Amino acid sequence: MFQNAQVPEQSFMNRKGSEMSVRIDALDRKILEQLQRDASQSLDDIAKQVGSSKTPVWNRIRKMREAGIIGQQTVLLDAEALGFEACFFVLIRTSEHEADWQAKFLKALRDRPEVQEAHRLAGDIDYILKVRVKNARAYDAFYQALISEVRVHNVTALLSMEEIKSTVALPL
Amino acid sequence: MFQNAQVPEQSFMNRKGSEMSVRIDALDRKILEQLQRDASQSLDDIAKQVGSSKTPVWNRIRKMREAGIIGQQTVLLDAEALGFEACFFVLIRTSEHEADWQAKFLKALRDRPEVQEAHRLAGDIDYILKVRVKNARAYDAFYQALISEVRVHNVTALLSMEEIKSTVALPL
DNA sequence: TGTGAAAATCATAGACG
DNA sequence: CGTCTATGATTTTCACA
Repeated sequence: MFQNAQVPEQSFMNRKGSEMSVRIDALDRKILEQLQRDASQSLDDIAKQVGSSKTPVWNRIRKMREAGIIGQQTVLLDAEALGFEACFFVLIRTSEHEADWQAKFLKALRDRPEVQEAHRLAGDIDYILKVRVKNARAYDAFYQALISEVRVHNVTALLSMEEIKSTVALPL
Repeated sequence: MFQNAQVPEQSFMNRKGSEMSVRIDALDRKILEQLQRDASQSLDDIAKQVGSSKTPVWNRIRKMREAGIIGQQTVLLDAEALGFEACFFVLIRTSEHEADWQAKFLKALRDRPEVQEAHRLAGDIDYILKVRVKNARAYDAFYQALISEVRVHNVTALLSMEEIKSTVALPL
């Protein structure tokens, strides 16, 4: 049993940057691990697994949801089974760094559902994208559409042959 | 209403490669979209949203689960709020391509929880990793550990400055 | 804060048209 | 196959220690 074992270890602001801060203790972390592993478990099961009981676990989950620590609850689909057989990592260099170019570029990425990830990078290469499409032709269509919308200096596409590992879990 | 609107569009084998094939129709696709968007919805809500009713939706979900199309149910956590402030994409070139080197390398990646993604690539660069860590020092520790375990020819780390977009949803 | 119970909702199964 | 009904689980709330 874990009666009141809070060792304050970390605090942070929520998304709105408000004063509200939430501390994450060892029990919270165990709960998060369980939720990451299987979000369909019942509260009772989670409580058992983390050595606590229903109500405290429920209150902590609610708090972490409100604080934005716990976000979307989703389901992972088998991409290949659904016909998404190509995955590209796209390295982008640009010479344009004005604000309105960047805004246009970001909007283009956010609007395209085949872009699963987009990061602005430090250094030589400016952006990296992860693009999941049905096949190479669909990638080409994406690529042509992108470069017709925004000017980019240099694009390198890396084609994934095999997904060795894929997880959304953080190593808490 | 969607009475029996099955337009067969796709079939595939399940994970064990058995004969069992499942066809995905427009209704299945809508259900998957809803589950991706919010897996905590009740069956009734999903049924309403896709224009069907409880039992058919439930049967389809069960079938797709059994077929492995629907996998893990999980929760997305706010990485920054939990202190994971650094994200690297790591490009790896190697000169070694023997089977046992590869097995060792794969095991090393699968054993390290900071590796969220690992792909074997076509072309010039052999592998790409996505590594999520608390800070640059933690990345260095990861890097040193990795190169001491397996020999690699060339490693380039790309540091993410900003996560512009991140989704696990497939564009069904 | 944790416990236990009450109330409301939901998932799951099965009979029927 | 879809509709409807039933019944156990589960979530969510709340009074009390």
